[in-house]
Amino acid sequence: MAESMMGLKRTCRCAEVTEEMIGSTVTLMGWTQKRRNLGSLIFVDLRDRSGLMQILFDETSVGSDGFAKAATIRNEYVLAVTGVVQRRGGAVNEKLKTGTMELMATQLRILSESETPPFPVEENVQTKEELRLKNRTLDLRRPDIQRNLMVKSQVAQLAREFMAREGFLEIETPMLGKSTPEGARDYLVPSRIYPGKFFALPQSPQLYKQLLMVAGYDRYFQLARCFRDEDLRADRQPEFTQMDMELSFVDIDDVLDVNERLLQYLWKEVLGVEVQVPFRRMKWTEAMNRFGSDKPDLRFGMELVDVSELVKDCSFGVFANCVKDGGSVRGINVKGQADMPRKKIDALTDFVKGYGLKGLAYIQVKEEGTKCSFQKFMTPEEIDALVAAMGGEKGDLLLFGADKFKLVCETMGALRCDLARKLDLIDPSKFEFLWVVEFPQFEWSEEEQRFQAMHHPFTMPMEEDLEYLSPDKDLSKVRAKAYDIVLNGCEIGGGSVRIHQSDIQEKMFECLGFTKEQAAEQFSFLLNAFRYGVPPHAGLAYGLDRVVMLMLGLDSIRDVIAFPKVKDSSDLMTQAPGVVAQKQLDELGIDIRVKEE
RNA sequence: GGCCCAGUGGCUCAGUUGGUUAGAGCGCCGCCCUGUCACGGCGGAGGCCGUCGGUUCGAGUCCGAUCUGGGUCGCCA
Repeated sequence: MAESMMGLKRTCRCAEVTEEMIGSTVTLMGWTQKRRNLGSLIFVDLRDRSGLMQILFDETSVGSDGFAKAATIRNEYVLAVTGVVQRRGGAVNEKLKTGTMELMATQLRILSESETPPFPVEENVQTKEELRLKNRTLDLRRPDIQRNLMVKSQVAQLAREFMAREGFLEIETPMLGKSTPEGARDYLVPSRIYPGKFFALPQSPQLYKQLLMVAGYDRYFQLARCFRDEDLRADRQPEFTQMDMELSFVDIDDVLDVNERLLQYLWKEVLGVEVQVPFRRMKWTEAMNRFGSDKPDLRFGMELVDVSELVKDCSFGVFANCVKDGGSVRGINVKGQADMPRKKIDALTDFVKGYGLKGLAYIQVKEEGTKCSFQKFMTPEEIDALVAAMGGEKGDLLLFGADKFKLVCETMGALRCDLARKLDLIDPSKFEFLWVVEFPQFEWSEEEQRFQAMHHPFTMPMEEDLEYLSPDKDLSKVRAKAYDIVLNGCEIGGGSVRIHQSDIQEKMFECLGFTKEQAAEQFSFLLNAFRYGVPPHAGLAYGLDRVVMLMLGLDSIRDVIAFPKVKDSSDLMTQAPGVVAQKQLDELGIDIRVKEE
């Protein structure tokens, strides 16, 4: 039966008991991790978020009633135990912070009983995630998840402190805003007052923070909840948190500088790791060319090699025609893997096909000679030249893709990362920070058949490219004053210098195919504000969840979010989203049309 | 929307070319045990093999569909 804690007060957490407290009386409260009943002695490991403390129940100390009660304790029972801290009579447990001590109980209260949990509450459980998420409160008791959320809290705390010291103001922006069709799909919130009209939850506080700059708040910072109604990934949730900032009267270097110091500070305080600043910077084109990614993982080599020039006139049609059609042929050198079995190479071929590449050509530089998947189409001299261009030595496996520039780069870049993981080429203790800069301003959308803003429509183009900012010029030549912060092949944040001159902003809308009316309709609040004096400004936003995930070396963003959504954006624990009462729909003027099969 | 992986006692898994009564470890329940900490000893309970359909004399195993979860491509200004 559950007992009251009346009259008892917890004196400290379980693992906060120290050797200085030996001999003194303390009261601990927590969950039963484990009981070991030896007949006349009962041991209980009591757990709270600080860790474990062994409790000893002995009839002479806790009394016969107390001892009988202790015998009924099961896993996850919530206990209040008063007793005397003492040195352990038996062996020391090296694995516990409190392993030299135990609490000799004088009083026990069972504050709450527990059913047998559906899975063990312990670190590194192998339990299926589905079960964990359905019983998330139990899952959240596990020490590793507790550590993750405590680190996240610490990061938030340190970031606030750092930003305040740097003169940033923390200002909230609305959750209920206006839907903008560009970018990710919005989560919509129906308006009761205006049936048929909708608010949108923010994808980011982008426009509001720019307005704050116009309003003179100089340096803004916010831990902002953001929402995007798009499909999930291991590192992507529909609901996430940004560490968001914006600064006035600055250019790129000012933003990068304060952020390098922020990250350096976080890594030092949280992990004790010294991060060297300034970080490397790499232009977008270089990143794409060398690594096939706008977020290259610099913890290993295996860079892409452009062999287009070399093969443009060769007799292998796949390569030659690809180059003739304006495409690119790129290879990677997988050191020491010449003997990779055919089956594995076929699996790599399937991998690249998933990205839309038609196939994967290979050369195995073996001891006994070179074996090549396109041997009969090329002369031995041509093959030798290709091996030389790839820096191929005996024992190497050379893999080639041929297609349009973007596709072949991205695919070979993905293959590079996949191979590095499989071949264990990555040092997990490394933190490789990188700024990727000089992104293209525009990106061609096949779906829409028009140029779209790669970052967003308020990103300032590089001054030297302004001459191309016109619908009748080559928009692909315009580079943006945009930057991403990349860590270990993962984009943890991004930002840009914003347009603060209305003539450039107008040009920008024009290039994106907006009419003056469309631009005014969607962004009038911004454009109006811009009529009354705009400071040059720039900013950046991190995905806080991703930052913490990478700090802790985790593979899943769900492990740093207390109540995450699953793949189809639903919540296994609450069963959200759910149906609502007809009355609620009526108030909102909403009819549901059920999709026919 | 496409592709790939997984689903067998509470948990994690094994289950051979399709062949009697589906196994193990942990957990759970009962009894015993004064120094355990992966406590130990003895005994016990617990399974619609995700679901539906098909092939077959016979299906956990083969085929099809479907559900659930994971990864990924598209998507994510």
